Amino acid sequence: MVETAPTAKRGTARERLLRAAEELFYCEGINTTGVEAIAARAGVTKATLYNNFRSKDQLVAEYLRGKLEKSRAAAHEYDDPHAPASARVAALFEDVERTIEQGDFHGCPFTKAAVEVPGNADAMAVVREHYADIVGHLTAVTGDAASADTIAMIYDGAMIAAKASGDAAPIARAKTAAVGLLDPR
Amino acid sequence: MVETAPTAKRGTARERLLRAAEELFYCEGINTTGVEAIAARAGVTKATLYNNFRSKDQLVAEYLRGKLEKSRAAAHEYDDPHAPASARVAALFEDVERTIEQGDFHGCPFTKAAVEVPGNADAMAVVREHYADIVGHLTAVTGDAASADTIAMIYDGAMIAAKASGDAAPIARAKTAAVGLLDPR
DNA sequence: TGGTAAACATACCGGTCGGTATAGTGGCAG
DNA sequence: CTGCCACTATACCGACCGGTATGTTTACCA
Repeated sequence: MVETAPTAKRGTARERLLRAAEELFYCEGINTTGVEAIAARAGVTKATLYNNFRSKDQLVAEYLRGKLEKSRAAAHEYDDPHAPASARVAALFEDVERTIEQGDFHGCPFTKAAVEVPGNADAMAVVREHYADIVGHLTAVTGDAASADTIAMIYDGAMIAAKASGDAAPIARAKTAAVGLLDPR
Repeated sequence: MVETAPTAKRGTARERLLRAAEELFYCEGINTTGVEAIAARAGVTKATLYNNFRSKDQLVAEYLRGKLEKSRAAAHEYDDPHAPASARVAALFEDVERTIEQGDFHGCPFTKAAVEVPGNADAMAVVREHYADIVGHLTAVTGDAASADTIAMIYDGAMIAAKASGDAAPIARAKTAAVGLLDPR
């Protein structure tokens, strides 16, 4: 509908396409975003999009992989391996809180993809990879796989609640609950 | 695509449309199901659909309301107000486990709707109503609003994990974790 | 029996979808 | 200078989208 000003024209066509795809898929939804809109936002034609990606499905999978790498990079930044477990668990939630405060939170991209394109096998593989990431990280932090699994579920549930209510409060409550799970005593 | 055998022709056109909408919206997705397919499955024409519903958006909202009422009815069935809190919390998860065993689990319809049609205000209102239901029920059961909130998040997170992994195991783990939250001692 | 309302079948509307084809253009490397 | 390749622009494909308009048939009820 709205032509949406193209993002900065830096980088190769491929990079711009992936950046445009991320913005549109994440903010507007995957099924509701057409390839035409992505190409336009990248300042590129549809033909160029199909020169760089086999299909929309592949573009979706690569968008998700980019999100996965970004979340890994972010974890490296905010996680302090020398901090106590409670602080490290809290950091996971505080990262989401910061995102919400900045106003660019639109729910968990992996949960959304699992709902929107469950038939895209490549995309679903990335979704599972992300879940394994979170549980793995939390297992390393807490030293307890069962706690890690529970906290991961709280984490996902909190993001849904935050999205549905349009409020950051669920994240704060989830953080408290998750930290409370550690060393019940 | 596939013409899908029409469901039993019992009831009024409106009832059949809602039943068809539930099956298709829930199993195939909301945005990926066209009004034509719903009408066909109900054994009815598109004109009849629009005689009974103002728009697709309204049909979506009414489908969700139906799901809400069904989940309330189910809760009335499986919940025993005289049972101990742990059993009542467990019952919530065991209901999901039964659904998965029967093979007709496709994720939480409310979470899915929040992702697929966040712009449908009527639908989103039902989503929030459902969340309030769950938290309210759990608050009554546990006598503790904070625990109720945490368990609700575990509940939602577990359904995502179950959907993404195609496995009922996350629900069982979530049940254990939720029950473990009660009277930590 | 006659009237009414609902559901019928069909066709159409403008728009968008993912994807392809064709032809031309610019810059860079040999 | 030339050949090549990524890119451009544009137009098209068949399919489907949500929604509307038409006239006909069916069934029930006064």
